[in-house]
Amino acid sequence: MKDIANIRNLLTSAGLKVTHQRLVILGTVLDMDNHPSAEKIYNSLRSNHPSLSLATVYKTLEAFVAKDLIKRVSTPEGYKRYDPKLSNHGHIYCAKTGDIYDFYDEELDTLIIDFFRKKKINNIVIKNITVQVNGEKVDPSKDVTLK
Amino acid sequence: MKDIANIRNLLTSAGLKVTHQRLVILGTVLDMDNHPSAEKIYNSLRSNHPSLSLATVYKTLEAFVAKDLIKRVSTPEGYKRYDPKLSNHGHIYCAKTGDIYDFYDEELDTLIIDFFRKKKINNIVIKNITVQVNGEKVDPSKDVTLK
DNA sequence: CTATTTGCAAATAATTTGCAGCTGG
DNA sequence: CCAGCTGCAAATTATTTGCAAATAG
Repeated sequence: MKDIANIRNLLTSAGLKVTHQRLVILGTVLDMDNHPSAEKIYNSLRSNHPSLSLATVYKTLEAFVAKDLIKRVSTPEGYKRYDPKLSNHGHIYCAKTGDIYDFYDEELDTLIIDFFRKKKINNIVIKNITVQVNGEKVDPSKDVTLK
Repeated sequence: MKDIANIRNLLTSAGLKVTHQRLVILGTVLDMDNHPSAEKIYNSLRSNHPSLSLATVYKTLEAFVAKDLIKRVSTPEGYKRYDPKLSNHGHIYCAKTGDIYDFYDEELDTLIIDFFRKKKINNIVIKNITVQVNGEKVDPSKDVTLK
């Protein structure tokens, strides 16, 4: 699914010129499931693409966000991270390690959507609703698991 | 409720030395309901307290957060804002204006708490759970209202 | 061709820090 | 007193920007 033709297609459909850098960056982000920062993404591709610059990574990621190819999430500390998962989901954030875990539950999702449908919010166009769980891992070397 | 004796008491109970600066800063934040940035807080007190420095505002706010006297919330853009409301509540964020509105609904709160009680999360101590609604105001000069 | 995009280095903006002097308990 | 706080200026960090060269369509 994430072959180069597909990525190329994603870019084209978004109305972005298909450049070598964009293919590399989008391919990289889509393969990372740990909500990487721009720097992390840069580091994981620089060995194979030494000439690709950090500034381009920053610019390109924001371009992707603007075109809804990926999402941006900011940590409670205020750093930007990127998320290739477009479907609605919540985040569990560990202040100790900075790790972000996804969670999704259909039931909870429905509850919240229903809630905001009943309750009417005036004067705002909602783009998304996120549930963020903040805490600290007990064992920082292990992952957080649900259920 | 927010007289100086009370603020003094909040600081003492938190184990912080009662200084002139802390009284001023805490008093100011507790009076602001628009989730101000450190800079905003600094600006709203500098006319009356010209010698109080911005660095002290930054340090002091983080000290308050560490002692749970106030909360810190970061915008999707990654800026830090401070929130004097300690009770559990959600945020509606406008990307156009940067305004943050609070919302709270007992029912929704219960739903979410119940959900995470049923579902067990392993390896993390939850500090708080927030629902964040992101969107763009239709009329930026007007407020967002609920129901 | 030509409007975009890239890479580089320099600029910015928010926040933090080092440290000497001040101050509250 | 003296540990902890403050103010100042300088440092840091993430991110952005200006601009000339490269490139996609």
